[in-house]
Amino acid sequence: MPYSYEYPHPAVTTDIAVFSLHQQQLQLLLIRRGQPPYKGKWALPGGFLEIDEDLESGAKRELKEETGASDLYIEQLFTFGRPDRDPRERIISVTYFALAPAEKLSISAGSDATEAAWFPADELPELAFDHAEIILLAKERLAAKTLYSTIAFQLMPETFTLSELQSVYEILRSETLDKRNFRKWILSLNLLEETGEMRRNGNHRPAKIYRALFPDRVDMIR
Amino acid sequence: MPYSYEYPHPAVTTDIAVFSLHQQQLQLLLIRRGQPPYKGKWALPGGFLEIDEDLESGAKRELKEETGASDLYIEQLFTFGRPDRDPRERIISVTYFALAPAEKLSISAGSDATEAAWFPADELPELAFDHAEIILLAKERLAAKTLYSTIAFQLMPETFTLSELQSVYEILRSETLDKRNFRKWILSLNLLEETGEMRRNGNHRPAKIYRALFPDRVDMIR
DNA sequence: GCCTATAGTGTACACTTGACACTTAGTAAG
DNA sequence: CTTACTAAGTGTCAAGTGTACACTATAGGC
Repeated sequence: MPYSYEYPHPAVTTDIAVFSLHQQQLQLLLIRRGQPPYKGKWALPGGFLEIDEDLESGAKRELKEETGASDLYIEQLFTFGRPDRDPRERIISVTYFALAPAEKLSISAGSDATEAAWFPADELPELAFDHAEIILLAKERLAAKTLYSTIAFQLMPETFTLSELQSVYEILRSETLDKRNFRKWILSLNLLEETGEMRRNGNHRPAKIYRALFPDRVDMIR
Repeated sequence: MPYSYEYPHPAVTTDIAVFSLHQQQLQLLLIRRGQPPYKGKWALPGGFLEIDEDLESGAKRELKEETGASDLYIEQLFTFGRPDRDPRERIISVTYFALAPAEKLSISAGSDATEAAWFPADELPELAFDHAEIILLAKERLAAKTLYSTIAFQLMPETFTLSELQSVYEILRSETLDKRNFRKWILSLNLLEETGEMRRNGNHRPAKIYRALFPDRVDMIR
């Protein structure tokens, strides 16, 4: 026990809620815990912050170690710190919210022999710690930001058709949208450009392929 | 040094940005530091989290100890954790954002002989640590929430006139508003009720006094 | 060449937002 | 008591925005 302090210190962890779209459903990435407490239960990827590491770097490192995912859009969500939220010691968890395009779904099991898997966001298994609460907040944040920002672009591959983009909005907002109104609106934002390519995708008229002008940016709109 | 851990632990603090309206200006509450580091500099009220205390409780306790302020609207803002943000040791700061009606402005110097004072939010002195960055974020949050929530009510006393409320919106949004349009809009929200009282306040027609129907609630609007 | 499936396109109506000026009710001064 | 002053209170119209809605275009498969 070489690390000593005059006053008690809590431990600090980061936990990340990663969402993606897969099989026309919003999916959340979870890992199965290999150690107690809550051994065998599913939990958010995350872990202890290193002492000289920035919070966001820690979140990204844990995510990569446990799931292989990297280069995702990530933002801070909330900090959870109920004194009894972990049975081992006092733990403050700085939580993050991340989005992955379907193409980056190639998730590998982590080094500590944990199992990682995607679950439909509305059919989650029993969760460790207060992670159900964290996920609820993350889902609310995603739903809210869908309405007034371009965050949905973070779920898209590099190029896509307008129909594919509309489908993503429909899933996130759980409602069908009018095709003409959606196109009028999304094009009026001037955030897309045509690549000049077409997608031939079955026995019907091919679709123009678009690209986000600023793929790394999330703009506030409306 | 009685508190030992197998791995190094950061310290956790809470810091609070409290805003109020005073002399027709948005004001921020600061304390002058009595101890190094940054001795003599102004800083946000805040301090170390106790080991068995919830984050929000810690923020409220520090605020009360250092400034006497209590019973304010408070929400979590962001968690700051750059490894070098405090020269003493690694410190994670969970920051909060609070609003006080002018009537609760009676601020007393804290127990540890610190000095507390209100500063106009756009004329702040030199600040300790990364507190300038925290305050910038808090001001952005307040400006944004003014547009799509009823957070401005948290700056109002229990009863007020529509002209007083309009004046608060004008200060927060840094623009003048049309009197008829403002009244039409704010009354259409159905969040105010007339008290039946009138305010006689100079040599002119007296104003109806209103009260918020749900003074503790912040609703999303628009 | 005919069938089918998705891509792509314009207009009309309802509603919301924003601009704008005068009357009312009190106080104070002569 | 009359007048002057100040802030409170009130409605309409025009422009812009959002929403509903149906047909044509182009490819593949047979």
